[in-house]
Amino acid sequence: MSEDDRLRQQRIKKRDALIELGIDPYGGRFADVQSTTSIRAVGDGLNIGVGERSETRARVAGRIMLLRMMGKLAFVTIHDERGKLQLGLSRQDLGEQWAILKQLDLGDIIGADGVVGRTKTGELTLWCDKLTVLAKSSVPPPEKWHGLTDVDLRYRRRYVDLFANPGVRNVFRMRSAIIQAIRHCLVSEGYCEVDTPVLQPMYGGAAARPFTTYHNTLDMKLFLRISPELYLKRLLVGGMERVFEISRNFRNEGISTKHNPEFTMVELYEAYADYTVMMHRVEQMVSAAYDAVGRENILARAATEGERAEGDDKPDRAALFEEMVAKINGGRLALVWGDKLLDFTPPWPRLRYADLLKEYAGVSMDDDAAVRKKADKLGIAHAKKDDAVVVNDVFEATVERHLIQPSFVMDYPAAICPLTRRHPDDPSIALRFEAFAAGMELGNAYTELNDPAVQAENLGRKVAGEGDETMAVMDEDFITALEYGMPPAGGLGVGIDRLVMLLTDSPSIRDVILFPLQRPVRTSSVDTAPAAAGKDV
RNA sequence: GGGGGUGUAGCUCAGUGGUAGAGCACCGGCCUUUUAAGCCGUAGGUCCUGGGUUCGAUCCCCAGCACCCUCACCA
Repeated sequence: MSEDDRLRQQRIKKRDALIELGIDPYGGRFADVQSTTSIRAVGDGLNIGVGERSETRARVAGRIMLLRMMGKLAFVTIHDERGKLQLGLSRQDLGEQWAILKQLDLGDIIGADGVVGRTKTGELTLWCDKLTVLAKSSVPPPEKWHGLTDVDLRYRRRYVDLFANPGVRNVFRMRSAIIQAIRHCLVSEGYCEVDTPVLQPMYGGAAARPFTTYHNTLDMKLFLRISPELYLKRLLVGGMERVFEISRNFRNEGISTKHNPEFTMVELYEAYADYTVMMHRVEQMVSAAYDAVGRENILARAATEGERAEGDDKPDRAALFEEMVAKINGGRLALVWGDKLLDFTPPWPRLRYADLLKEYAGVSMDDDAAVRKKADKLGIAHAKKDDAVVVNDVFEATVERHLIQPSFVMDYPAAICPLTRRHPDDPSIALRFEAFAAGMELGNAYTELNDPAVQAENLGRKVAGEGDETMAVMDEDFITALEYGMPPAGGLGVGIDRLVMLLTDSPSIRDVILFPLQRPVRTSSVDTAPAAAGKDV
């Protein structure tokens, strides 16, 4: 028997012992539970002396994280969603329930009733006279001090990660607050939240490889959406003037710290607006998201970082946090992400694509020969690519990493923007911007193209250098929609996951997605044996 | 796909070409005021997988798998 099984068996034995005692080890309804934090607040308000007990009764529930047995007395620390509380359990108070305590393990979920008091060392404690077993845990939890650190296991068993590493729960609480803030921000601007198809017979709205699937009854190939764009624009045609969707998108491409195959965007369209209005919307949403995370939260991060930094090898980060605190106190929307100090205070700088290319690549956007020469220097293969694609390759290679502070890059080469209206004075320029922060693309917006003839032409054109599968696909029904007349509009997409990364100081997109895609665990050694691999290949 | 790193007890990690280690967790003993409780004792291992070199491999070599970082890809 493996150690794993042995520990499991021991716990199951304890579970059976509970059943013998007439206790249901998996509990049931447990009404009127107070949170550990509220009991702590109540206790602090009672002015209980050290070593004394009050008359105030309370009921809590949570998972056992620490358990200290001392003969006829035990201290148990339980965690609930927001905090923790120490329970004091004595043989005298518990009477025959003392037998229950002996069958408890770290990781079990219990309920407790008792009176609020304080121990001799001053810790607020619930002195229990009644224990309720709510869920026996048959697997030992991770080590109590370090928690679960194996990155692979953290994602695979996120449920363990969440209860063993409370900071993780906080990240997802903030993610929820950020999404709520964005939703509230848009709704209060008169936007209507909608849901458009995830299963699409035709994909579009972005340059990406789709996932494919199949509907049996209709005998039909379907794609998981790479973007909701073309459906949301149909709604503009239908007279919905301000719409948004918090949209899960799926792209069958590489995985990195900034890319997950499924990710969440907020995408919005506003009739009679243009991309300059969308810049304002980005600033509004990000400001609201920053507020949702809260200055206190961001400052608290700096405080804990300060503790950790003592005697550490990262004095830079401590200094960075100091600078951040100063900015926040000065009313700025500042925060630290990794080794960078970011300032989200609007207005963000509006930078021109062509100017940036000139500044960082030293070439002019319309000087194709110079751009290709630069591409050679950078080692970018460009022979079979269209001019605009090469320009953008050079841009990405030279400019993007400099875009640390939140800013907008506007006026892209038109050829790589098939869904965007062109500049009235210069058809080679598209009225598009991307929002950047920390060298990462955060959002993308257009003054939307509403001319059906130009749109049809753009969708029909091949741009050399973009993969066949990622090319824009002709969508006849979308063109028909435009022919009915779509109001001029501004449209915008903002990557929620990346925004959450920045606002929670998370280095990887996987830290802000509860269940990031993982390769399945191989269960049989036969699967991994090279000898068995031959038959399928 | 390229480069780098990691994989050893349930968890967190040391370590060595010759019988495998610590802390925590677990089990047993003592303990009514602990704070990562303490003291004593026990138990727990396919050292990621496969192959090679070797008298002998957890360690060296080759291949594979998984994860992390980085580059590429990626609106």
